[in-house]
Order: sequence, then structure tokens, then C-alpha cells
Amino acid sequence: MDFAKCLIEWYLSNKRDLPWRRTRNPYKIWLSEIMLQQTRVAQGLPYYLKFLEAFPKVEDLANADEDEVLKLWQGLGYYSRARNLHATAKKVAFELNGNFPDTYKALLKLKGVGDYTASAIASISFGEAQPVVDGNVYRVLARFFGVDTPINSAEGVKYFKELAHKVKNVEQIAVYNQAIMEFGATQCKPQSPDCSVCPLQKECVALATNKVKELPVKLKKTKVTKRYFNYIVYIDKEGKTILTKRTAKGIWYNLYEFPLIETVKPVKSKNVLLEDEGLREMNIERLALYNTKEIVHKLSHQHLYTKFWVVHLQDVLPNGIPFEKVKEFAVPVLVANFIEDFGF
DNA sequence: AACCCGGGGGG
DNA sequence: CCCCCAGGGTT
Repeated sequence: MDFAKCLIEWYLSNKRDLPWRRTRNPYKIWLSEIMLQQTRVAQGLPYYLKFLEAFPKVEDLANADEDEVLKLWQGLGYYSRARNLHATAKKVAFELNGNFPDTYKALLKLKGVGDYTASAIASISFGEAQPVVDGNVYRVLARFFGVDTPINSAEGVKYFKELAHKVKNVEQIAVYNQAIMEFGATQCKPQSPDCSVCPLQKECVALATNKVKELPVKLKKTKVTKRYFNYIVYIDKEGKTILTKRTAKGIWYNLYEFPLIETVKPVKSKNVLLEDEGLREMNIERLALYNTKEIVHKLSHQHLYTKFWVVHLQDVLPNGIPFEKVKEFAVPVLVANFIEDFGF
């Protein structure tokens, strides 16, 4: 049996029952594909269900405020996905009469839709013969065919896409695409796959040459930079606080947070903070460090050493936010954890 | 081509 | 501590 048919057969008896596998609706397929970018099924699944409940149709998503979309996305990370999701929903709903583009080429033009996602939607929803190439596919192809070209080099991207085209099953493209990804996720896993029960073991080059652990090959590692965050948690006479929207390029764009003072080195004394413009104008009753141990929030390429400073004010903030409203804002997990712990 | 963009889970 | 995850966008 050939590669593709073997995967399809394996899939039909080993697949997980996931909600987006019970539909071909392009809105639902699109939503699931965006959410699962660089995200495990277990993490994305509850968000998928939440979004479909809040926004059953693309028009519902299009008519929401971006703040609402980001709030629902809170905790899933890579927030540009949520912003692009909303922008694309508006395009589909208001410019395309609620109809998703139905070809790979047209899907590619949508914000947040790249080669993988366009292939997934085109094949699953519309039956177009486009093979998906995601992290799972790179691994399965690299191992089975013994390819050591780095998957994240320009050459590797091109080579694996062409290889994917050669080995795909055109007649059952939707099932085949999900089969190879599922196979990579649960059988041909990154670490310690059980090759003794693999249906492809007899023809797998990596297994025959003892290179399962070495493949796929991936270049470089991102270096981590350290940043020092000081969040100022104001509390005024009416028990109100301040949240600000992040408007600079970089992490957490368009999410909310407490007023932030970022420093090059850790702040040792509150005197440093008192020199800050924002604080100097305030009528401070007392200022205290909330977390005695620095909180280290780790992103893939940044470590954020964070201190929360609680500042009680003697007067009333002009645009203060009542405590009970704080939880309505989309905030990074780092800030959400504080809000939960502090007990707003 | 290199870098940026989150958060969580597993070894 | 490392790596990876149904990747895409920007420079």
C-alpha cells in the first residue's frame, strides 16, 4: 500500500473525535485552523467552543468589537491571530456577502491566512487538492523519506511542499490532510514515538537508519532577552484603578495592562519609581511592593521580570475603573494572574 | 533570511 | 533546562 493510503487507513481507525472534524463549514474550519496555529489541540479546543457559542456565524464575529474578541482570546497567545481573525471576519461578512473565498489562491489573500491555513481550508471545505505542511507533516515526511534538509530554511520549505504534493492523495484530500497531521501528532510524535506499532515502520528511512531522533532537522534557537516591568496599580479614594491600552508595536498590542514603567535593570527602591513623571503628579498616600518575589513571566523570546507596586492615592482618579470592571478588559496572562491573586 | 509574536505542556 | 505546538507577518 502506498504512503497516503496507509495513513488514511490508519487515520480512520485512530482519529480523535474533534468538533471541527464534524463539519465542512468554512467559517468553522477557518476558526479552528487559526486557533490551532502553534497551539495544541488541548489548549485550543475550549476557545473554539467559546468562540462558536459567542459568534455562531461570521457575521456575529464581524459585528463584535475588537476588545470583545481579544477578551475571548485572552490566554491563547499570539494575539495578532485574534486581530487578523476579526479583520478577516469583517471582510468576509461585509465585502464578500458572508461567503469565504473557495480557492487556495484566494484564501491566501486573507489576513492571518498563510500557506498552511489556505491549504487546510481549501482542501477540507472545498476539496481542492492542496497538501498541508505543518509541523506534524514536516516530521512525518522528514522521517519516512529520510530528509535532513532543515525544515525552516528556504530550501527546506520549498522541498517539503513539493514532496507533500508528490505523495498526497488527490481523491481524498480532506481526509488525507487530516490523516497525516493526526499521525504526526499522536503516532510519529516529536519525542519517543513507539515505532514498534507504526504502520509505516517497514518503509521508514529514519527507522531503518536509526535517525528517528535526529529528524526533522531545524536551524537556530532564538535568544532570550530580559526585560524589567514595574506595574503601577493605582487605588484611589473610591476604590478605582487605571488600565492603559498597549499601542506600541511589540508584545500584547491592543491589550490592556496597569500603567507600566519599564527599566533596563531591576528597580531596587521605590525612590526610582517616585521620580517617574506619572507618579510625581499623583497625590500618594502610600506605595508598596505587592510581590516580594519577582515574577518571571516567560515568553518564547523574552523573560519579563515583573514587580507590581500598589499605590494608594489621596484623591479621586478622573477616569478611574471600578474594581468590578477590571475583569472585563483583555489583559496578558501575566496581568490576569495578578488581578486574580490581588482579588479585584 | 532573520526576527518577532504567547502560553502551555512534556521530557 | 530544553523542545514543540494544525504558522503568519514584518523588515
